[in-house]
Amino acid sequence: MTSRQNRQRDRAGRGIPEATVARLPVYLRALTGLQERGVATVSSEELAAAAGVNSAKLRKDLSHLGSYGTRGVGYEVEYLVYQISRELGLTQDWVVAIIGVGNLGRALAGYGGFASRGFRVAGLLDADDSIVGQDIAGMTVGHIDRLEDIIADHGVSIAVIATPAGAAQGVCDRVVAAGVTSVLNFAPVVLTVPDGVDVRKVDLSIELQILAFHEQRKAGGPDGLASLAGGDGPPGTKQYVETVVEA
Amino acid sequence: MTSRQNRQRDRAGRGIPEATVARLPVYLRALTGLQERGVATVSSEELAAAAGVNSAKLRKDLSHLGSYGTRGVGYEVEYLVYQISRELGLTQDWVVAIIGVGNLGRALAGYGGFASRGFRVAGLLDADDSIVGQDIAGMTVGHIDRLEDIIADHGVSIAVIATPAGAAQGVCDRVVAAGVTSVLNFAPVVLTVPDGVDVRKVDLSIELQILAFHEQRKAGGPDGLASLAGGDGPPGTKQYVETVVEA
DNA sequence: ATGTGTGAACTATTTCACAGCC
DNA sequence: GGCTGTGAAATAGTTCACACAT
Repeated sequence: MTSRQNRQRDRAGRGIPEATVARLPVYLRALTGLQERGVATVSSEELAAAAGVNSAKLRKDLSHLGSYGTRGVGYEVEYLVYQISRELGLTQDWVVAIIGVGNLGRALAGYGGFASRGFRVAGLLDADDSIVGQDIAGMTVGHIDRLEDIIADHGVSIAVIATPAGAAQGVCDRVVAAGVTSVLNFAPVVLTVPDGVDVRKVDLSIELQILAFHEQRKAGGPDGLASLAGGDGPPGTKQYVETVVEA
Repeated sequence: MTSRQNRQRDRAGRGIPEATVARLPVYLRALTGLQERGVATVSSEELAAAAGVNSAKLRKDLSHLGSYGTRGVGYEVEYLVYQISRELGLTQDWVVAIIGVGNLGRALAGYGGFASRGFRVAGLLDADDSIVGQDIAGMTVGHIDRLEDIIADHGVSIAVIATPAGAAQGVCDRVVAAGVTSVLNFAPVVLTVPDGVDVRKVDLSIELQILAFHEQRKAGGPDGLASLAGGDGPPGTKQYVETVVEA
């Protein structure tokens, strides 16, 4: 029953709605785009269009950070970039470790978006001896045995888990025991963590399934064939699907 | 003003809440896990624990599909797997094309979760001549010029965009023009699509920024240093951050 | 004039709590 | 006795519409 009281405190100022937090990075990206094109000022209408939301939502979101716009004018791009960055905690550096250096881990290691937003990769770790020692994106892959050392030595606060499904919970337990309190999980499993640790999940398979759901209700099947009549067809006639394993 | 009326129709039956749809794949994964371990029946409490939600939410979610449980007993695993699969449209095959075969595209091509859920990869396409012709995960990378042919010939209904940011909107326009109505976007840009096309976004950088936000409000900075006193510090004194590009 | 900031209305989602069926 | 299914209450999120600052 503890720690149900944090998150969402009083009114404007502290306690920014979760939905707003999830959009701030999008606004930030739109703003840096404008910044690069030399734009000094934007209206909520313009910025909202660039970020793919409506202007009322944008204004409401920004109002949670404070009054950083000018009525009748708009928002000063550079100032807003700074305010959002600060709110998101990007004015400080965050140290990241990537565990699991398969195809995905490699892709993550080479991802430019890390460094550009103040995320520093302190280590790439893997359990496979044929991968350990390889040079990836300018770093040498270390052995997973050194996990605790790396976390302690570099002050890692965010662990990115890109291992196979079966290894993820074990790795997660270790990083949490070593003091990490934020985990970004790419393995297709639900991780269990103690209170106070944040986990976010990125799951390709789930996204595809959500798309499939919506695709299904746009008239017809994948190719335009089948189910043209109104009904959904009674259950019990089709073969069961689902036979294969995870990872 | 059109097409504001679709999504969310009447009551139970058709019109499953979006939040529920997003969780069904998680339940499905938990259920297949149980199935592999030979479990025949689960209670909402057990399944909810495996899926990382609370049991009230699980029951409410499942109630949108129909009454597939037995009071006093629980849910029959195999039957529920089938019902959720059907609801998600996984009893039919979906044809996918992956555009952009860099590190990430390669990781996606090799991802086992595709085939195991009825998603068939019909093509890997790239614009880079040094990548075209390579064999990746048992497929030969084709040239992006053939995009329209591949989509038409194989009946692709879902496009996975894993190109650099700058190329994403152009590719998106082409796949949509070729008849694709679902897009999974890994490029860090907001894609603009016509009404009736679904886009879902997977964005590493955004996830990290959300974690950073929450990490920031757990006492102290990344390493426990800094910001120990109560205030947030007045703005205007710090240096602006944010200098680098996207990609 | 113009466009932000925000109460108020509306819609969606979660949680509670318990009637009803096995 | 145990567990589902679901109305009703509570909470979160979105959109409207306009007062007010520039």
